[in-house]
Amino acid sequence: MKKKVSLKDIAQAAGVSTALVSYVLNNKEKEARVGKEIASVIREIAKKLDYQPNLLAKSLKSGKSHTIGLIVADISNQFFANIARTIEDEAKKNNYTVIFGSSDENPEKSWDLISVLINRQVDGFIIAPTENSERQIEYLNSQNIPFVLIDRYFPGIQSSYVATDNYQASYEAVLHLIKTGHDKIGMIAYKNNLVHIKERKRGYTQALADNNLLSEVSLIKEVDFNNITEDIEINIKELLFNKPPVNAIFFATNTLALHGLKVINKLNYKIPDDLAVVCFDEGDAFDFFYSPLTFVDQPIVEVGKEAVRILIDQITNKNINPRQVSISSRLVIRKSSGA
Amino acid sequence: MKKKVSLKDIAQAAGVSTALVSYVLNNKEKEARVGKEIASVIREIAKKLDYQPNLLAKSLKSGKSHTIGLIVADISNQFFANIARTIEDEAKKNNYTVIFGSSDENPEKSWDLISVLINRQVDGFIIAPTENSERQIEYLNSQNIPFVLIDRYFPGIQSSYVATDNYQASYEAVLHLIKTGHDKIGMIAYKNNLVHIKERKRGYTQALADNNLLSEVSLIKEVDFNNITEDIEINIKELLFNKPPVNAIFFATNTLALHGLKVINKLNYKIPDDLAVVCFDEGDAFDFFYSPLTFVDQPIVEVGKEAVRILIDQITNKNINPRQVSISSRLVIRKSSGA
DNA sequence: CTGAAAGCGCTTACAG
DNA sequence: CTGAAAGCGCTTACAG
Repeated sequence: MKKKVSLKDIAQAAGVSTALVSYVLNNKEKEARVGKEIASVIREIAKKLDYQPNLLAKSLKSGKSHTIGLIVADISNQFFANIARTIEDEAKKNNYTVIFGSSDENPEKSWDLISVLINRQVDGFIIAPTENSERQIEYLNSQNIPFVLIDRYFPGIQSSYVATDNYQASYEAVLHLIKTGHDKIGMIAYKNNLVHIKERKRGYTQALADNNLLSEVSLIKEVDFNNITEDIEINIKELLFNKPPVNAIFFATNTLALHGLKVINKLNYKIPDDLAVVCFDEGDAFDFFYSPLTFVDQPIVEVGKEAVRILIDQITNKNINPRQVSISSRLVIRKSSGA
Repeated sequence: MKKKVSLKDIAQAAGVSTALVSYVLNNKEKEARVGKEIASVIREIAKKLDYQPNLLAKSLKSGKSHTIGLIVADISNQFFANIARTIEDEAKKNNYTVIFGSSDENPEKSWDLISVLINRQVDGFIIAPTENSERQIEYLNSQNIPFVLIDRYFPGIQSSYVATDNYQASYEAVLHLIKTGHDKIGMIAYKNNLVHIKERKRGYTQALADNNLLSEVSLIKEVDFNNITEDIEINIKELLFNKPPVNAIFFATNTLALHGLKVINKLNYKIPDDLAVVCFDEGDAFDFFYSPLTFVDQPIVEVGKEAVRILIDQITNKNINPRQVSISSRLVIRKSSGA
């Protein structure tokens, strides 16, 4: 790589000190009361030499890297890819750059990523925390490293977060299924304790309870994140083949719905006649399904934007208190719920 | 943020110089012949103080940031999100971190991103170049900044790239349509001059020519990237309503297919009976379409991995000559082509 | 075997 | 109005 031109090169060419050059190029001539003529000479030389400041050096001096670390479960997942994009855009508006990493819902990977990014001096984090990563979050707190959680958070830990109201969204979705005439409603969720999943289960359960539809056996099936394909087949079969079988299934995430629909197709159940379906989050796939899915539309763009705003506020110390934001989702009703 | 512990802090606590600490923590005691006892003391103190090296300072000194800049059209696009993921994984294996940005196929944005990332001292770039960004690529060349292009490249410009054989893939796809009995085949592509699109058009044209199916009017329709929804509707209608109408459409990308299928649905054409369809790249959506799409399966994982490997070779100077890699795609035949 | 010193590219308080 | 100097956190050639 070619040797880059530095302040020193400009200073030499102009016959002044690097200090002068620094003042001029950062538009601080006034406080330093630099002469107009020399300032314009410096600027010209900088331009001619195609000077590019070394942001690493700047960061080292200032202690601010203007970089945000983004940790999601999987950047190739549509949901997180969309969030990443809004975070990128919002960060850029504020002159921040984003470094990302995928944790695969694995706390060790997540910890690895946090370490690496701390060493790279990110100014703060936006994290969709994995299960069992409480200590990592507490570590960030203890180090006073700014961060905001998205999608999930830990109720027991003081922190900023931006999430959607999963309880409300889930309640509404299930209520919709009830209103469209379904009385045996199963739910496919993940086998984990993350708050967003728990809240979705709670919304489901409460909606059933409020309508006297709770059965003696739980109809919530839990799938292992690391074994989705097999687990989901087993669980859906149980829901469909038990007596009495369910006539509707509520999927807790779009990935689950995607896998679940394949099983349902394989079993030749027709949606919504044999079985009604509702799920969380949109997906291109759901638009093209023969029976377009009714889904909970989470406000991804707002989540991303709000997370960046809060984080930058915290980084710049405008607001040191943790802030919690909960945004409502909207139920988009289509054919799959038999409306 | 808490004050971080530095080499100096450890040096003070151990009563030695920072130089010693640096040698020990970087496992270079041998060349510096550091005493075993003092080395272990230093290590212990570092551990107790939870020392985290400042990679910014390291980079400034070494001139290597161990960071890769990734520029794609849109990180929220499934195709690029998948590539980003494989690049992330491969980079991490080599102890590199990736900073990303979306150009939105806009050369100004792309130039912006390149500047910012250069200022942040990335060691190299992986870029899916936009139309009219030739000068940017030449600039990187002139500065000897390592980079490798993916998905597209500029035939006139010397550079490393990893792409798929778009001509072959396209030829095969269209040949398949011909073999399944279609004789009026339209193509929906983008209105641009990027090589991957041109090659796809060339493959299409050649396949028709080899089978004496070229019509006097071009059946290649070009859609403006910034106005997909409207443009595609107009163009598909032209293909379908002209005399004689087409009986098959080949979509040059998955985004085009996604939009196109919506139009076809709206017009109530049944696939594959009224119209056969083949497209580039997979998509969850295509699996769930009532008539699953026949598509060109590009080897995204290999493209990502290979790009990282070549880039790192170039960064570490193992291989200075540009390398061009072309990988074959595979046609996945399903129902939409009427096989 | 160990340390003082220079330097990576910047900024900024200080002195003139 | 301008410059010398210190320092951000690190590495490494050099001197002892």
